[in-house]
Amino acid sequence: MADIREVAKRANVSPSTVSRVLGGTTRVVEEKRARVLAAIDELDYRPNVSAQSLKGIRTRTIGLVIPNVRNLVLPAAIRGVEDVARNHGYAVVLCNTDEDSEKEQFYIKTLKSRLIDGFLFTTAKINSHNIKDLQAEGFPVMLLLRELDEQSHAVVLDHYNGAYQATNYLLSRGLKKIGLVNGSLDIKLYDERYAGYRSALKEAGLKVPDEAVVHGIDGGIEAYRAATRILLNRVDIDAFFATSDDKALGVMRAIKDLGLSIPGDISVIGFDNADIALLLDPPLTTVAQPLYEMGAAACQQLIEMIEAKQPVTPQIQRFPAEVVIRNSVK
Amino acid sequence: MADIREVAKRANVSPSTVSRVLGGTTRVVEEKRARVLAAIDELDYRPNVSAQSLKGIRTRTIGLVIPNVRNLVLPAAIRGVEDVARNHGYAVVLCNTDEDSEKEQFYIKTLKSRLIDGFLFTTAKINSHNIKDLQAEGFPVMLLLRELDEQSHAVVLDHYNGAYQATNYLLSRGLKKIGLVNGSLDIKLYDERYAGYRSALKEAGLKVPDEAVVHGIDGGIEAYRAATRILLNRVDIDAFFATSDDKALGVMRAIKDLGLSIPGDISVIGFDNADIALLLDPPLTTVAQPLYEMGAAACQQLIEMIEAKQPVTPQIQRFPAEVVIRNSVK
DNA sequence: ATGAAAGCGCTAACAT
DNA sequence: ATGTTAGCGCTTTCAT
Repeated sequence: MADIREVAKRANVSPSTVSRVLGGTTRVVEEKRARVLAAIDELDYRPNVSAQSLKGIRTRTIGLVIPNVRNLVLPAAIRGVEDVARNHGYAVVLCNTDEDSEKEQFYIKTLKSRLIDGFLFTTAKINSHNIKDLQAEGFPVMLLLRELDEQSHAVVLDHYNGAYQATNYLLSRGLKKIGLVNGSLDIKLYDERYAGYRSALKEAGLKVPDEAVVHGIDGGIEAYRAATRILLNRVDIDAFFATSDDKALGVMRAIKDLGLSIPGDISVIGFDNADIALLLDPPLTTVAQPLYEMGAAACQQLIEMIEAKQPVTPQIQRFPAEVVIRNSVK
Repeated sequence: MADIREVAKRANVSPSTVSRVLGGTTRVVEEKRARVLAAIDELDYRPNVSAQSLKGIRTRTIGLVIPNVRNLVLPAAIRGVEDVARNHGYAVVLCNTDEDSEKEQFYIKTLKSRLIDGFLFTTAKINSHNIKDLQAEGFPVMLLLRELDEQSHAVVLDHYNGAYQATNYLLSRGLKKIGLVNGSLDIKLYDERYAGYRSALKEAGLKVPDEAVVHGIDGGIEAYRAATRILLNRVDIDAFFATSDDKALGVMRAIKDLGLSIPGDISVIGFDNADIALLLDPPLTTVAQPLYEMGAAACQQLIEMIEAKQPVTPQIQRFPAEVVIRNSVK
């Protein structure tokens, strides 16, 4: 590809003038400006990002660190990130870490040597060390779908309220004996969802049916086993609140395998509103996370941080959850 | 981060020696070599990729151009790409184009100015122009899940045989009246799947039930409508072959909505073996594409092309399809 | 085998 | 307002 000197020669100006036209910082006389633009166009010139970055210019590249693309909810969020990145001329490097600290470290290293402008983390487990280091070195860092502390920028859902709404919706349908299939309480968002569930129950004057509450469930298969066990123990239940759609999937399978019907015998409500929720049988009533929008918002803020002259004060954007009513609740 | 001169100073050698140790091309006396390595370690030094690329060195970055991450099958393939990329020290830039030529062009431009080492395309529609241009400029280009022509490297499935196997499996279960819900025949893979279906039928001495064959279907909703129409027309059918899992999803919903059972009344076989296929009700019998492995193979070959001294002769790797038997076929 | 020096393509400080 | 020049961090001749 043509370099800046060829453009300069063609436009009959100096390379610096070409650079100035591109940067838009200094004024260039209109006539020359036009000649430069024409030359750029004719030669299909694009500045070499490596050379620019060597001068301390942004690379317009961000690193998106996630546990695994192969997941029910992340693709929607990724797409949100990607779309706003593209609209700002940024590229995104995708990094799957499987929540593995070593892979995460590998990526941070490679990305740093690639002079990435900023990082976006969507890991569920708290590995604050890497993130804190990055922040200390002055890298813009955003957290998406998770939060760390008040010192870190994040875009998250109001999990408490989401779970509160879900439970209340079940209650409003006359369902009072609500089992809970929840993730690990060590993960903040599951702890919050648990709290929302308890609050709603408490307000309704109901107590938590401990025999039908299980935590630490990861994925559909574990959820299947947990729900089966509860059902086999003849615990009296008329609904399950699964705190993620993949757990809901397992719970639904368990109910059906026992010859019970949804929502006839037992209602199910999920959490996430993954793309597949409406494809299930019956279509799953669930708490929607605006995943695409949250990804977009996180990327937007990251880019603002990157382009800001001085450090932006940390801010946690909390998105509202919303119950999406379909057919899995009576 | 520390630069090469700091490392040199600490190891008491010249920057060139440090560079030589890193490059591994020239011999460096063992003692100095050890000192350099120690200094690199102590300072946590990583060479600046921008500076290297300015010298014509690989950036170890590849561009992965896909229609949309938010898709049933792509995440598995992406993961395959990513894993082998990481194992070779490469990073991957993810680009969603929605099959939109303009977005594709945007990405090609930005990626080129970022001095990417090579491209991986997973677009379904044939936009050969961009790809041909890239090849002409000498960029290594791989095609994944699609193919262009004999001049292009590609990793694809043996679609013909996959459809042939699917149809034969149905036949082996005593199902003779097999409807087909297919994608656009303009897309090569759907044309091939159609051919496999016809061959199996022909060999069995059966003719294609034209009233139960529909092409040009894109996505679950269109499949739902098509299957509903066929069923409502009282076409005598005992199975549907849906040529993608998302189409199978729509077909299943249509069958159930009409009060029919799967596989009791009508059997369904899909294509892809998307991650969700086993979560459906009933779990979907389908033709597996080894998506992860294909992604991995494509990335592997792309990296080989990048690191080869001279151009590699084009090669099309065709992966075998396999019927995964679950419960949606009688 | 190793160091000195040039230069990859660009931007910004400096000079005019 | 624009051109000249130095230098970002690195690799690679070239010289020793």
